[in-house]
Amino acid sequence: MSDATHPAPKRSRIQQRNRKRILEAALDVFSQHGYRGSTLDQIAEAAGLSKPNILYYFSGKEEIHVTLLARLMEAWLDPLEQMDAKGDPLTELLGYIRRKMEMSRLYPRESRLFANEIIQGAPRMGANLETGLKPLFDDKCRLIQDWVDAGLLAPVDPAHLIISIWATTQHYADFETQVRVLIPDTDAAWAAAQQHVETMFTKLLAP
Amino acid sequence: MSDATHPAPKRSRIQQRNRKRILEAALDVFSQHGYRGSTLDQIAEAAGLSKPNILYYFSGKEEIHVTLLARLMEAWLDPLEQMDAKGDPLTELLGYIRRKMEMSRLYPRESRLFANEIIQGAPRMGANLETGLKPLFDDKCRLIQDWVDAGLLAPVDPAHLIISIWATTQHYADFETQVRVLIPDTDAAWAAAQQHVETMFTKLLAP
DNA sequence: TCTCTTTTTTACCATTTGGTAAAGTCACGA
DNA sequence: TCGTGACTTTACCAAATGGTAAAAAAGAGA
Repeated sequence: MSDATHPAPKRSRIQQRNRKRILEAALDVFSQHGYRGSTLDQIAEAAGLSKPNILYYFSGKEEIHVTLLARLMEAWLDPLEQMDAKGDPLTELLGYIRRKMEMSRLYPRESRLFANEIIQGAPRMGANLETGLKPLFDDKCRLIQDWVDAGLLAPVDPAHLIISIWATTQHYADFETQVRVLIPDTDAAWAAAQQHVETMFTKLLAP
Repeated sequence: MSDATHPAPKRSRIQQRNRKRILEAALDVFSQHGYRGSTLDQIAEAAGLSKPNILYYFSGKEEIHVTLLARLMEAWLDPLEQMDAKGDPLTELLGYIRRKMEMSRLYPRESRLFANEIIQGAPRMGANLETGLKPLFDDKCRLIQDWVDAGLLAPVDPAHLIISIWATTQHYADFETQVRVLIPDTDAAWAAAQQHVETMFTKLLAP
């Protein structure tokens, strides 16, 4: 567990600014080329800093990547955490779906960074999946199962439901290149996507 | 358009065998590490050949990758092509979904090779998307729209329907690492996945 | 067996790339 | 103004990597 943010929260203004620049540039580069396909030179140029200067702020390429993934994980789990046991089941689930669609539209780079890492076997965040994602996933599966048992949702496999929500929503960010070729990229298209996904899960889940 | 198979179909037995070995090894390596993350040395070792020997059969790393993608494209389009205008709409669509699920289970490496390429902006197959995928996609969208107009399917956006089929089915191959962490990998789990996806689209599409 | 072609190996090479050492330069409080 | 610590640059380096040249070995037909 090497969390780079907690142990040293005392950072000068310059450090804050430059670390931010570097992480922003690295997000651009890593999400587009994957870990191995990205070079420190690319990141340095995108950040407007020299390579050794980058290495003054981060101990190496890997630390930049790990820092990005760690931050991303929090943001990624948040929408699922918001799903409230006390709310109306269908409303809660559709709310979650809407938040995930929003994330795909607003943060496609983050989604692709994550996708790149997972597809390649999560070599730099394997443990994070077990400790960060799995407990929350199991928790929400139980919640959904309770809803189903109470007759508030149509019978559905909670685990595969969550996975299919991830699949459909993240696909628009991860496979953006393909989607763009097939569907003219208008605002209307995004609305149609959102509509389609919501309809799909509404029909699946309505008791 | 550099199709490596058509112009020189005359290959010795040794050439056939070794090219096959190389492509098989390269599929392993590329699908796991992405293009840039894979090295000729890795491929050579996996193929049981020396690096220069690999370069005797292929002109370079890129040609191996492009050859794999070109072959993959055909196999990838096939299940969609099979969707028959004369069949029963729901049957045809569920058949397509089943074939895609089969492909994710049987050919996860191919799925990840494709996913890696698309996520990173399809730098080595951009044109193929326009010329190979788009026409078929448009054709099948028209077919589905006809079915909807004839009242044989519930009203649905054909383009987003196809995309959500891809998303849900391919996710099991592409994000296998994540799925494995969250769901114990049993035969029952695969059956449950198949069941879930079919239920989802049945409910969406039933008129 | 001899010869010509195909295949494989050995020995390299140029470039890229992650990373370091050390000499500056800058900011700011005393 | 001066000194001290924070920040930046210049000049490198060793390893990895895609690729080549050319010699050696292995087949295959006469």
